[in-house]
Amino acid sequence: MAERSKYNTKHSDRILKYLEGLSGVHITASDVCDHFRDQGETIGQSTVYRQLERLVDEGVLNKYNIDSNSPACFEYTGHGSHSDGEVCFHCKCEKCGRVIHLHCDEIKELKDHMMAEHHFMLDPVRTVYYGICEECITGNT
Amino acid sequence: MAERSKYNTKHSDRILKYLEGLSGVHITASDVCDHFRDQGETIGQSTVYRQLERLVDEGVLNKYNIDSNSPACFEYTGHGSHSDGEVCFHCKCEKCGRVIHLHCDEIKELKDHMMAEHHFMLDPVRTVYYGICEECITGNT
DNA sequence: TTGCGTGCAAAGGTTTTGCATGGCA
DNA sequence: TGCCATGCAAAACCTTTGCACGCAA
Repeated sequence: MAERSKYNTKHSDRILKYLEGLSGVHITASDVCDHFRDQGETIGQSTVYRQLERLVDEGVLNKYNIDSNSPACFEYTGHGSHSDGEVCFHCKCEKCGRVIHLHCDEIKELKDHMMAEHHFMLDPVRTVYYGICEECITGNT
Repeated sequence: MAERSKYNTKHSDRILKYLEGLSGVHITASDVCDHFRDQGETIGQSTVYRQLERLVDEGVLNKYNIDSNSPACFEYTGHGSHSDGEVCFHCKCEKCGRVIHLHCDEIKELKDHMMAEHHFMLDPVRTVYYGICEECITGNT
């Protein structure tokens, strides 16, 4: 997790502010572009991609990939996201494609187990959990 | 999980045979193309993609996405892969990019918990677990 | 004979990159 | 002033799609 970057520009501030206000919501790079374009304040897509990447490196943003064919998702977490407290994670339904946000402490046990037995420091927030959602199990849409 | 498809062609057999011999190894669509091209038996990439998709639907193949920018990975599992027995799953190191194969029964408990508490039928095989691998934690490369 | 499988080429979409310009420190 | 950030356009990349032809049943 890198330090804060060298330069603070107008755009980097704008993007960060925008994302802070979207805590718990996941958006894509093009969502960010669209948002600023709608505001009449166009930001180049390369800039958006570069800023998002930077924020991910800084640990402010969580990045995860739902599908290889859908764009990467970003979510603001702030710097305190890697505590052992309650975390929000993402379940992707393989059937309907829905992405579900869950709060669950149970995951901590898996994390501890992975660390103790497999020496792997699981990052539950970054991980996307695949499976079948309730609606698709019961047959309701 | 769909039934065996209607037609068995030479290519579909070849691809399946090839994948059977790679149990436990993960490969990409272009790996498959390359393999057959090296054998002097070129198979169109569309065919490879379509066959792989079919095998995933049939439950013979497991598909998972490491990164949004790297190609999708496939792994032969056979039809018996969805039992509650020991499963093989994948951990991706966020630092060095390594993908680690793990065998772990502990994951079953998370699966049970997700089902009981969150009504989500977790598919541990499809899921890619993000984190930091042992070598990167200790600083060895 | 019917209709699925195949191959080629082209399109689609996301993300990265090269390069000249602009802005922060 | 020096270096980083930006924007545009183009490239790279993986994957899907359209269409005509071939092949399995």
